[in-house]
Amino acid sequence: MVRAPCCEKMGLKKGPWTPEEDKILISHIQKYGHSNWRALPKQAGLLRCGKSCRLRWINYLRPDIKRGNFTEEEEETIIKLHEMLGNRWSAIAAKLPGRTDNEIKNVWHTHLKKKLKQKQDSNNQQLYVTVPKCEDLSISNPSESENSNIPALPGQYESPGQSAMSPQPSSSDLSTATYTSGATAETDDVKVETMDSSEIYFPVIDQDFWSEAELIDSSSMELASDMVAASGFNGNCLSIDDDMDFWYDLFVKAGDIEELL
DNA sequence: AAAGAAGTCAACCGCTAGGCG
DNA sequence: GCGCCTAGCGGTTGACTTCTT
Repeated sequence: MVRAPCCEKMGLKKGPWTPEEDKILISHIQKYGHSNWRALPKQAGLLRCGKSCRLRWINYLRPDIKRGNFTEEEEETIIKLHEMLGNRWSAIAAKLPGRTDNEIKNVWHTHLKKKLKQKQDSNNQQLYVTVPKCEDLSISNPSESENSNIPALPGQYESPGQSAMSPQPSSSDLSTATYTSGATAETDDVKVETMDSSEIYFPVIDQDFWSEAELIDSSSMELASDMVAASGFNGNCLSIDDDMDFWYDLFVKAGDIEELL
């Protein structure tokens, strides 16, 4: 059984408050205070239940209430306090003068939860780079291709702890990575997928990129070719472990990694 | 310009703790 | 100890606004 709401059974008004009702409530509380919320609406001549009056006063009409957007500092405080206290909104509100539990609760659910999630995602994210699928590429197997001096990119690598906004991988991160092949290099930009499904697109990596990058010496090219040939780039996941350092080196030599990322 | 989706926020609901007889 | 009443709290709703398609 659901208990009938107090306002309904008394035939009292519900819904948004009018400016007139606000005026009446404010002036009554200023004159007589609010020692008894249940009795207050009757005394003030309001067709509202005490609970509704209390909420309206506490959340909106109180003179010490601070209206307007939350500052960065306030948001940070809420996040920290929420970490410590959980959903104890009134306890959190007590630490933020002029802010109500209701307001903090709303801000939490509308802004801060998202903000925090993004922050966590960027901390915990695993990075995925999608790269050329061998069968779609003329460079798919460099050893057989006229573009054999163009190494394919590492397919997909995971890099725990790297931020989507600053995904420059460290050598140690890369050393434990795996990769797979993905989109078509000649038609698609290289895509980095973050855990929250947001995506960053790298420029198309084509022959020009590699030649302009002045990165290719014969030995690293040989290694790249070997790796690509060994992988077959058939779309399957491929673990190359320490060889990821090689790819990283290539990017670094290209000198464009900052811009790319 | 219109319709639908998503975001925002005031207000409500129901539960609980504490005071009192 | 028990039951009633009230204030306070956290979760949820829904009206309104803003954004996107």
